[in-house]
Amino acid sequence: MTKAKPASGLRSENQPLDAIDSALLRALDAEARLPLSELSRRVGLSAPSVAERIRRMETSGVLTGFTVETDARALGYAIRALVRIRPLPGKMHLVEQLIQEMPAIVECDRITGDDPFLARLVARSVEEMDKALDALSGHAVTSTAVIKGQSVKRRLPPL
Amino acid sequence: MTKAKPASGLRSENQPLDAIDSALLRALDAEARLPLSELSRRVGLSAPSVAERIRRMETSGVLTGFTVETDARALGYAIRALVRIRPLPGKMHLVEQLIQEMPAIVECDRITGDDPFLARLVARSVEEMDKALDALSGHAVTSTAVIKGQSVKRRLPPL
DNA sequence: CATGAAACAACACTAAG
DNA sequence: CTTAGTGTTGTTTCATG
Repeated sequence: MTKAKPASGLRSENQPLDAIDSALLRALDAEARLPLSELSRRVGLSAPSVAERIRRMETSGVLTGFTVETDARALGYAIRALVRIRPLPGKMHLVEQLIQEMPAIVECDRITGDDPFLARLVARSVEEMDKALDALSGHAVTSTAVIKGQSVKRRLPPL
Repeated sequence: MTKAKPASGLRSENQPLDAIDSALLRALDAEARLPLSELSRRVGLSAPSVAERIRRMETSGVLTGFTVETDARALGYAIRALVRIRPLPGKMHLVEQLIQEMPAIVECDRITGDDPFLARLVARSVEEMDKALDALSGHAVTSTAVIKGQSVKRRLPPL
């Protein structure tokens, strides 16, 4: 036996995450396609155990999916912007529908405050951006801030 | 010896993706751990071809990584918020450093406009959120909007 | 009850066409 | 880009502390 790690035995089932789950989550966050065999080496567990832990995190709703990160610029979208959207009176629902149908909007949160929506938008040019936002004219007031860069890349919250 | 392939054997990095690359990207966006064999079935190509296409998209910078999506709520973070941050005069760089060191901030863009930063923050409670933002007090003015929900889940731009 | 070990099936990779 | 051959990986079943 090379590994004498104690694994102090039991792990409560409903507990958010133990140290091993956290390590798995961080490893998968960095490289979601890591094979179970590699993951099992890193955390000192067998592959079936790792597979079961991942499945459990999916079932419990902690891990909601595996996805890819793409570079909008490399896809031809030179402009990324954050747009605050304030629907005109009575147009809240219509505006939300329009937002959902705008392919240029790649993400949108409903938030508290004067502007109910904050959307992330991509465009190949400023002209295309303006044209996309025209879909909302007459229904909402928008405030656009162009993204100049990223100070913090998307990362996991503390585990 | 084989003859060279047609002149277009190599895709330019500025050129849009072809239909197969787009399909692969969409499939991986939905389920990043899909086996190459399954991907190859879906797009009607052999597995090695699919592997090469994915590698090429990574090399060209279109596909920047494979990662997981987690649910902050399931991790115990009941509060998500968007925080606009305006550093006090002369404190721009200090504030950016502080932001990067705050674990509660899971993403932050540098943007045009009055508030140079827009950060996404998670917290287990409003008290914890306020405490996290205290790290910036004296160095920046912040405006916080709590996230009530998502109108558009993160999705790929048109391909 | 969670983990580990061995069996089998599925998969990824390389080479060659 | 495809097909074939080889090694690796994932998964299932079963036994154990």
